[in-house]
Amino acid sequence: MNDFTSPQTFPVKHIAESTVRRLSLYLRFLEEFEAKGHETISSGELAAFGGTTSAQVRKDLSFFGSFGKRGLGYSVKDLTAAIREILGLEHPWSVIIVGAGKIGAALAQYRGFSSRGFTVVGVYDKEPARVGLKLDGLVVRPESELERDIHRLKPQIAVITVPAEAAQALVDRVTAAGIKAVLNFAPAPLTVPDGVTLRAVNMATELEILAFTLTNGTTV
Amino acid sequence: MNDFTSPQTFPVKHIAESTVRRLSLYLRFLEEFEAKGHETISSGELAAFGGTTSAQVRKDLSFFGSFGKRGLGYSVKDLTAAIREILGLEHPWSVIIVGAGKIGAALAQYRGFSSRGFTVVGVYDKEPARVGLKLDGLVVRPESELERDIHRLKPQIAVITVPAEAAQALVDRVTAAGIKAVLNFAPAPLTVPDGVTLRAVNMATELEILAFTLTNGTTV
DNA sequence: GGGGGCTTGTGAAATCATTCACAAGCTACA
DNA sequence: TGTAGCTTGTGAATGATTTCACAAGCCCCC
Ligand SMILES: NC(=O)c1ccc[n+]([C@@H]2O[C@H](COP(=O)([O-])OP(=O)(O)OC[C@H]3O[C@@H](n4cnc5c(N)ncnc54)[C@H](O)[C@@H]3O)[C@@H](O)[C@H]2O)c1
Ligand SMILES: NC(=O)c1ccc[n+]([C@@H]2O[C@H](COP(=O)([O-])OP(=O)(O)OC[C@H]3O[C@@H](n4cnc5c(N)ncnc54)[C@H](O)[C@@H]3O)[C@@H](O)[C@H]2O)c1
Repeated sequence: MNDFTSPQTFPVKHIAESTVRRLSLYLRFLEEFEAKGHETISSGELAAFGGTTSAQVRKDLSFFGSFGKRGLGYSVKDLTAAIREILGLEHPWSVIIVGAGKIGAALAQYRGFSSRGFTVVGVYDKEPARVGLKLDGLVVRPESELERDIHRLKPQIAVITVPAEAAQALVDRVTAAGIKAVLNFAPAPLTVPDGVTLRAVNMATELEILAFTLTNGTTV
Repeated sequence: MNDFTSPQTFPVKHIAESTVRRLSLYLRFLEEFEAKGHETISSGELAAFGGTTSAQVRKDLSFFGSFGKRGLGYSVKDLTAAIREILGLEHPWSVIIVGAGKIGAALAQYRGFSSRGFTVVGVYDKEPARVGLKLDGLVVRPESELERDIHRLKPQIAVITVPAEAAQALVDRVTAAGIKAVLNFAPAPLTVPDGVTLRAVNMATELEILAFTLTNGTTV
């Protein structure tokens, strides 16, 4: 049993993406629980929200230490703090959004990001008609300023919301300028340099998985 | 080796979601390949695009039959058709979007859906200010018409883009009216009746996985 | 202070997914 | 017709993730 009393990095071997995704979910439920004034929560209750099992919850947490009290459960407050720290949310992250079109604009104004510690520090577009547009306090900037702004503001994360054809060129530019993580919404397979993390959100694929399930009866 | 010469349903035991997700990706690459005029493609080429391995590609396909020619590879045209059929994309699907806010409006106008056989047949909102708005040919309708429209137009899929607090009530309504699959964008855990498929897209989670990776160095 | 009732943390077992490795089959060409 | 050079399809092996099952620990109450 580990003794995690001081702020620190967690011992990481290799954590499955599925585990990290569930931790993010648990965090959301814990915040709801905290808002409702509950003091403690058991792995079973947490599991019920997330559609998983209590063993899964305990195993997920066990990779990072030991956060509960036997017989009692977890302190909502402490577990919230622990998961925030595990996920790296104790300090805010700066995000730029490349492409101020329909989806880029929606994301730039999305309060679900800022409320979780992701601050959008810049939105970029190449169309003169879009540059200067106000999005919830942010002003769309010309794409030509990308490099300069990245050097100045040092954002860690870039969200790519340009048409598929333009995506790779822009990823090359932002990673060359120092971006370390990319969230891609364009339906194009992208490559990034070593040391940069890339994730893709593909909404057409989500619909296609639904279509598969509807067609084949079985749960995928 | 199976003989898939006639349109039919595929023999399904239980297919992993990861397999279905990759099939959707392969389909995208195949379409690009077809556009470029290539006639055949090998599992290795397909794998290179998708960041996977040739064995994975062949295994994925093997769950559904045998679509290639040894020594040669796959006919781009035939494999495209086969995967479209596996995914259930041979006939179009009708989709409604519930919540004509920022993200709902973006999705309603997204051409990446219609180009893949998903037709948005209705967009709904409860705000009088939004009802009547034109989104790319579609007119936003009052949420009170939901049930009537579902009975009339028989859409199979509902996309939920309302605030988290409103999501469960609307899912209950659309599933009661006959919707069989739900794609949820609201950050709320939803429940659906038996026989209805539910998927969730959670963008904050995607950013949090990036934050975890940035914080913990290792690849998740 | 001891026992009952819960709940955690965690190895071991079971299940699920990916990778390996190779026989079988196709084309081309002599 | 036979052989060389590829690539598929697929059981078997490996690796990863989830589930099981239970000892250890905590709280409460008698
Ligand atoms: N709209 C959606 O709901 C949706 C959903 C999923 C994925 N996507 C994907 O997201 C991307 C954007 O979609 P959208 O609907 O917002 O399209 P859009 O046309 O509204 O926006 C794209 C924006 O990118 C800008 N752009 C183009 N080249 C650029 C460059 N070199 N530098 C900076 N900006 C540039 C354009 O000027 C435009 O404003 C597309 O790849 C699309 O496939 C969109
Ligand atoms: N904007 C984003 O980029 C983004 C990203 C991810 C997830 N989300 C989620 O998607 C949902 C919508 O986000 P948004 O940014 O578009 O918000 P929004 O406020 O712009 O849109 C929500 C819309 O839903 C409508 N609505 C509310 N109650 C309704 C009801 N009962 N029936 C019909 N319509 C109703 C509202 O009138 C509004 O137009 C939220 O749950 C949000 O967390 C948004």
